[in-house]
Amino acid sequence: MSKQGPGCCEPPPEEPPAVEQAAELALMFKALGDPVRLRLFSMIAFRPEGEVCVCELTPAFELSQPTISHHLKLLRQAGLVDSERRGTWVYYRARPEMAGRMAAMLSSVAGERRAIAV
Amino acid sequence: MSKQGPGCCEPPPEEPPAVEQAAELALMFKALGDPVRLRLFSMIAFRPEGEVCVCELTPAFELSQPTISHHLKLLRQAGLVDSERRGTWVYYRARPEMAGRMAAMLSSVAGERRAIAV
DNA sequence: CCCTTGCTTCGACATGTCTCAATGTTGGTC
DNA sequence: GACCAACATTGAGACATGTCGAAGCAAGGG
Repeated sequence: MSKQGPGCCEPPPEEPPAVEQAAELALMFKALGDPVRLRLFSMIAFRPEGEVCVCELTPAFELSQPTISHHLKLLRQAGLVDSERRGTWVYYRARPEMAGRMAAMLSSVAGERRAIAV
Repeated sequence: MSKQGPGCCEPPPEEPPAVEQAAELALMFKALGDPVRLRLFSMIAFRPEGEVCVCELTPAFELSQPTISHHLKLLRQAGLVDSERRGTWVYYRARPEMAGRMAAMLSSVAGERRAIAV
């Protein structure tokens, strides 16, 4: 595997570190790689109040409550949102720093190309 | 499922269209949600020449050549890269428009919050 | 025309993911 | 304490994904 014929291009440039960073970033992308989670994240992040009650998120989908809870947990583990319990209800809010890291990588692809190679 | 107790918050605001858009965007995020594909995309997108030969990508991973080909296919299907055959070799290049769409959504979360709710 | 090289496609298997019903846990109310 | 509502966790089943070896297809060279 990964054997290179002699007459090909040249020894691969290969970025040496990067690999760990890619794994971490990929986790965040994967978290947004599901339509339900992307909508959840959107509903949380773009709320003017800055936070949303789970009791408001759950009925917005045709899915069971445990399923929504599961998706919120994945968003939390990816570092994209935070949760806080206040009395009976649990509120979720976005963590802009994380979205910022993804945006930085994508922006440098969309605009000028350079830097921030993952 | 998705039954709401009477004493809760209020009927969900719910964005009515959005759902289809979310599915499409989620496909792109999912494509970058694998460490191998994220590194592949990075190696393609940040190459000054603007394109990379597959023969240069494959030996950069400890994976079989069919596996790399499979991941490249997924990146292609997500609309993130394009491929072109020239003679014996196949070259891949990034499609910045697509990265731009994702970046726009994330940037508005990271910076000011508004607009582009998916 | 055959053979080699670069890459894609196919078939198969192990692992992961999404979803649900059932059960737990936490906090407020009577 | 007993009860109820809001979320989380568990366990299980159906489906998707990552990976490989083997086979197929295209281009170039003898």
